Amino acid sequence: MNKGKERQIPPSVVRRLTRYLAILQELRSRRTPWVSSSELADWLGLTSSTVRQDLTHVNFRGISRKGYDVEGLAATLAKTLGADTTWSVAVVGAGNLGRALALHEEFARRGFHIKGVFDSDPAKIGRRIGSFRVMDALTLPRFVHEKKIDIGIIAVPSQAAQQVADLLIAGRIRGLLNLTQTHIIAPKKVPIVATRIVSSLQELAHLIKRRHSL
Amino acid sequence: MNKGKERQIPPSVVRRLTRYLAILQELRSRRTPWVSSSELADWLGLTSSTVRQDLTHVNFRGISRKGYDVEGLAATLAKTLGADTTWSVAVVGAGNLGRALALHEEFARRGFHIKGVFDSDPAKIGRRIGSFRVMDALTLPRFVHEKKIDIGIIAVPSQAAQQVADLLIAGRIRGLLNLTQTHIIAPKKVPIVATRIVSSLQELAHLIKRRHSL
DNA sequence: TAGATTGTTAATCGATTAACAATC
DNA sequence: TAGATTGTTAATCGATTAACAATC
Repeated sequence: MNKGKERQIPPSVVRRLTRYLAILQELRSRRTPWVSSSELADWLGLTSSTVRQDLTHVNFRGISRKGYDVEGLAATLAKTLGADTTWSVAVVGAGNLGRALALHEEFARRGFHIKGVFDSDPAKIGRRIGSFRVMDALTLPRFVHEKKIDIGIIAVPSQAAQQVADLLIAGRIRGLLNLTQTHIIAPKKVPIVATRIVSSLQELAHLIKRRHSL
Repeated sequence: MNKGKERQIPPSVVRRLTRYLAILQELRSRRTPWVSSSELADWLGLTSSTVRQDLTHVNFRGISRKGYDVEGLAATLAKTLGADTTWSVAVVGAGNLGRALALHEEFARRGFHIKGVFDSDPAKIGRRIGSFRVMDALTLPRFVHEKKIDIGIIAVPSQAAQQVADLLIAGRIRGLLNLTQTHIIAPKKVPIVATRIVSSLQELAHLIKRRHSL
């Protein structure tokens, strides 16, 4: 039943697989039939060795002298990443960021379907955001459970992050995307991925400073 | 003039330094005077070895039996990361995401001051977003140059990303934060940091799938 | 003083790159 | 066929962890 030995892909590799997939989807829409490891590498600022090494984690073989079949590799990567199925998502936080996420059509195009938007601020509960009506965060556990929500996106102020995570976890959420600065604690069963915009800006500020002091 | 040998901090370390700083600022506001490497490690899911190793890159010593002075370490980290100065920022893209960023007060609190919001869609140019009036993206080179903008945040649709980056670069931008899925090419002089929300969701989807197929 | 925690060196682990035979 | 590109093994590089003497 299990396809092979391609289990347990390291996080750094998974991250790059998402990048390959984005490019392959682009190439597919341009009807480019083949792509080589060195082309992929050049576009992403990697070495072709890294690309080929990465692709050993995935059940798809290239062809000498031609490279990889764009269509087939895209399909295989999508499957590996779970991008071939649809995921139900709850957005928590109806501030500017939550609003933007709820209205962002790209998520649905990529298979991440937002099913509800939540907040704990009474002033925000009941408001409309696109086709959504903001719901009380306290109803999250039931909502997540009943609607079989897979993923919770946390876009609340930092102080509320853990609280909101606990509500999602109580509803048996399967994974969390943490957009706050705070570190969230969850049972090992519940994977968390974090993207911190402020941290990224600080990282960038550091790089700029460094350039200048060379 | 140069403080010591603490040049060229690896990216993985820089990323963690931003996390330490966030915690230290929190502790400072709670008037906690000291913190140990193992406390920091526990909060972030690291080992105390990693924390101490990371802090060797920074010009600050702890004290045996007490740990690190919160106030002093926070100041040193802020300086290393450039979080002690203010940065001028241009947001490009006046869609939902750009709007959210422009209205997000936290950036200013962290020293990243948004000076203008841009778009190339005529329907968006001239609109108000908070206290901003959306400007034509074609005016970016002059604006960046004249207002001495340090950082450009790219929040446009993927197809427009490189174009917009080129305009920022033409104005001699010092660094870019890329919020699109696309890989942006820039001269080595211009550091780029990317945060891809869709990639993060895909990474999460993969982790969820993996848990379930154990 | 006794003991907790640092800074640092050495050991381990993992990820990236190089190299090249296999192959289309 | 000749030559470009793969898959894979080995070498290198870098990052994390372990260990422990120094020290407050």
